[in-house]
Amino acid sequence: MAQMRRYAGGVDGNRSLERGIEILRAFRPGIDTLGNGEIAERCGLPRSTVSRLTRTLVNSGMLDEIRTERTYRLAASVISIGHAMRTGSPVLNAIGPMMRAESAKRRLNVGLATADRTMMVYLESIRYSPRAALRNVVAGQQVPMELTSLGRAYLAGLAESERERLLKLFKRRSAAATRALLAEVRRSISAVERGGYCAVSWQPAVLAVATPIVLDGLPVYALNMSLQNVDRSDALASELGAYLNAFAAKCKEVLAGR
Amino acid sequence: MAQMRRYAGGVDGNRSLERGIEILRAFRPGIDTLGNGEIAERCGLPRSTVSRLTRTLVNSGMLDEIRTERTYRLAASVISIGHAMRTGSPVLNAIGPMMRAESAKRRLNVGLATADRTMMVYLESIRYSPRAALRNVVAGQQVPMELTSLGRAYLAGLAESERERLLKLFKRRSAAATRALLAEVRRSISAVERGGYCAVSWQPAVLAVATPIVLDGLPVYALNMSLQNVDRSDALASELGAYLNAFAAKCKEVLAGR
DNA sequence: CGGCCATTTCCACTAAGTGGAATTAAGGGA
DNA sequence: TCCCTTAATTCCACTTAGTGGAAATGGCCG
Repeated sequence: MAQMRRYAGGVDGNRSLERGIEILRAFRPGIDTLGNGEIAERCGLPRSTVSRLTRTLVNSGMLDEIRTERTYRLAASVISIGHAMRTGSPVLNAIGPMMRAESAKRRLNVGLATADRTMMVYLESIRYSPRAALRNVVAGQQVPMELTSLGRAYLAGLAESERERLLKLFKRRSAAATRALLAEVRRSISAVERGGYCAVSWQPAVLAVATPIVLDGLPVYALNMSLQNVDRSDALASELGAYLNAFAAKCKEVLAGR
Repeated sequence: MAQMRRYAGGVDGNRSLERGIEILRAFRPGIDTLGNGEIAERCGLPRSTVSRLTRTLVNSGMLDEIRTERTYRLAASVISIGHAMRTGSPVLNAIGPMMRAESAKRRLNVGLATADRTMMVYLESIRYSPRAALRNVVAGQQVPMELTSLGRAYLAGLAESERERLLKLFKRRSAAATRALLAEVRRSISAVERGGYCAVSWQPAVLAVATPIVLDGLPVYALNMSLQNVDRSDALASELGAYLNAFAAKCKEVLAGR
């Protein structure tokens, strides 16, 4: 009869699986543990349904149950899947070592990211520090797409239709300053189209430049370079941009022979 | 009628979600891309079912579809969930910095892991290298439980019943050398019970010692230290063991005040 | 350009999953 | 210690969402 198509507005696909994934997604930095009640509320699901789905996720090893608190936490399995993802990423494999070398050579931060819905996710972020012990590599961290050079470069690398879809989402998200923000985003996008990169100071005293990497059959990526403890200056931005353009060209060359 | 309990042998839980997770798990290091056919085979599922579930996973952002190859790859979302896991781990948060300091101080590798089914998963693995540039931190990597100091220390920290359940699984897994291997595992476990740690040279020229960390309400963890390019010697093992015991004691102290 | 494999769509069937209501279990005073 | 409040879990009738074999579609290679 209803051959599994469109449950409550969705089209095709498996509702339970979708819900289960949504539950996993409800855990994020700052939200370390969740109980069934809170999950039900955040995901907009009936409590009995959540109870069953979390049980399944525990049995599948994706969640750890904290019996004493009647609460759940992401289990170690999720990082082993994450590791598999990084291991299997042809882009990261190809240019990861180059990024590390470039970070050391230029003494700046180098990052590679792609999108997870409306956020950018670092596949690798090499934080340069003169104290080698503080050198820091993070993967999986998220930053907002519309506010960062990474995100705007990503948008610039996207096909028109997909880009407009995302821009609409931002409009809905940040009630304030929408007009000005969107204009800024579009300015960054055309900067990429003209000069290959865009520069943004999302965080105070940090200057970042980014450029998209578009490869056939793969998601769009964005590559960035950044410097801490500097004042924004156009001269510095264009110096960084030149470095980035040169490095990105090298990367694309390597990636082309894949 | 059948109120969702026991589908094909399982008890309670959501079949579609379980299957979806199993599909994600089918991707691991060395298996970068999978098509629906191969997934169906590996997971023992009908092809049409797989087709629908992979579609759902793509829509949920867990898989990327490579249209040109009619194949799938883990998407960036999985590392953002993995990052959330690490961020939310109270154990890693508490002792991660201590591990880094200890690695630098003692000039050896320090790792923290827990179990994912029959494998151990590193939450953090700090590879000491005299060349600071080569210092390497990996998370999510898996090593077999029964063959490593990490895994055996984990087993030693487990409750009797759970431990025996796992030992039976190993028996089924490795047809050869089962007898001798299991005896060795049991010897490692009693070593932990007597001296606090066990020593294993899983890989040639690498000596590793490990100890369990058992905390109320949390999974069992294992902490290890290792040295590359050394010959196995009992003297060296007991020196390492002493370092490890001292460090683990410090960690437990910190963890107790949680 | 036509045959061949693999993947997706179709569709009748029904068991798997749903969610409101009842029940049970867990803290929190007194 | 026992009762009371609050939240999680189990129950259960309902029915839709999911299933999987079969048909159709679509890439690909000779």
